[in-house]
Amino acid sequence: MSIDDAREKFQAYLAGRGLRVTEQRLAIFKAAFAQKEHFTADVLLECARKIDDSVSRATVYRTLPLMTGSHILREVDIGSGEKFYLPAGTGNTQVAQVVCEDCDRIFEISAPFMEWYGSTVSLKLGLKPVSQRLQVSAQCIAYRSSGRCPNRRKS
Amino acid sequence: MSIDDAREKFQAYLAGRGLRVTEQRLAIFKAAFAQKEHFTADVLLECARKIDDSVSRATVYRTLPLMTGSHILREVDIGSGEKFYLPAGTGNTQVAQVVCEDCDRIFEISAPFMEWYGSTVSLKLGLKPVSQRLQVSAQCIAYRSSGRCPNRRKS
DNA sequence: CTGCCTGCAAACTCTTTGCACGAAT
DNA sequence: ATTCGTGCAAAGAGTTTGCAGGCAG
Repeated sequence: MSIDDAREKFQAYLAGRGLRVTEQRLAIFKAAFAQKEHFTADVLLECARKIDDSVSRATVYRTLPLMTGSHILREVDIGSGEKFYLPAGTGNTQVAQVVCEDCDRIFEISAPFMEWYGSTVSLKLGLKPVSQRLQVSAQCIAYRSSGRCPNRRKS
Repeated sequence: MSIDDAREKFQAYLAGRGLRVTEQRLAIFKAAFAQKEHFTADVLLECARKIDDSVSRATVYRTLPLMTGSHILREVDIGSGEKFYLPAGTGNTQVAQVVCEDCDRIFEISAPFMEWYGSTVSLKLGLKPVSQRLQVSAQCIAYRSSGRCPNRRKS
């Protein structure tokens, strides 16, 4: 999905519920699609402000659900306190996240088997699967050899 | 792993770092292993207080890392705000959690087929896999038919 | 007497919400 | 006018931490 497709999808989503395409929402949209990695709400705010410095934290948090709701963004929770977001590629719900234990950096890899895993497992319980996510915790090379990950963000 | 093994493991862990086996820690330990489902810090506190009413919230939060650190408890974050815990079975790092969308109840199923995938995927990135988790969001039968899950905890 | 352990309350982090003003239709 | 959108600041939820006193070795 190109950024233009995403934009169209987003605007259609907003229009469909009588919501407006404001400067702030647009700035947040652009900021989101300018990211090169998974990003947090905080990073998004910072980046959106470079485009339009009137953007507030509240608006970022109010816009994120609109973007995930229109399926142009995917939310990824690796259980580290803050949530991560990522532009949603072409229906790639079949993705595994490999997370470095030390730096919390997220690598995505396609996992075409996941859906089958999910259904198999859910059906055993008589539940209807809705979505599934495979998260692998791992240690990057640098962390394993030096005991410290070069991309470390925390503490 | 039996509860006695767990206790031994826990005490060894504490002893190994000059920490003491106090009444409170023991009460929290017992409370944890008396649970029948995944439990939260809050539930654990409540339950531990029935054993020793001097247990405080702070001590629960300080003891949880000791128990996960000694590998007698596993932490499960389903991205719902609060973390869940579960007595760790025999080294089952290959586990799938099926979470009901409505009531957040967690069902665990061993998923041995996941293992090869995690390794494959991590090696592609040069990372060493440590553990992996498949989380499936699903709807239970009651929720699907009545629109409301009988075990609903939230809102 | 040194150092671990505790409860209490305050602090913290990330996110959500109430409110009043401003803007679009 | 009416409805939507915004920033600000306060509120929330879950978790962590500083502190002073208590207890063990």
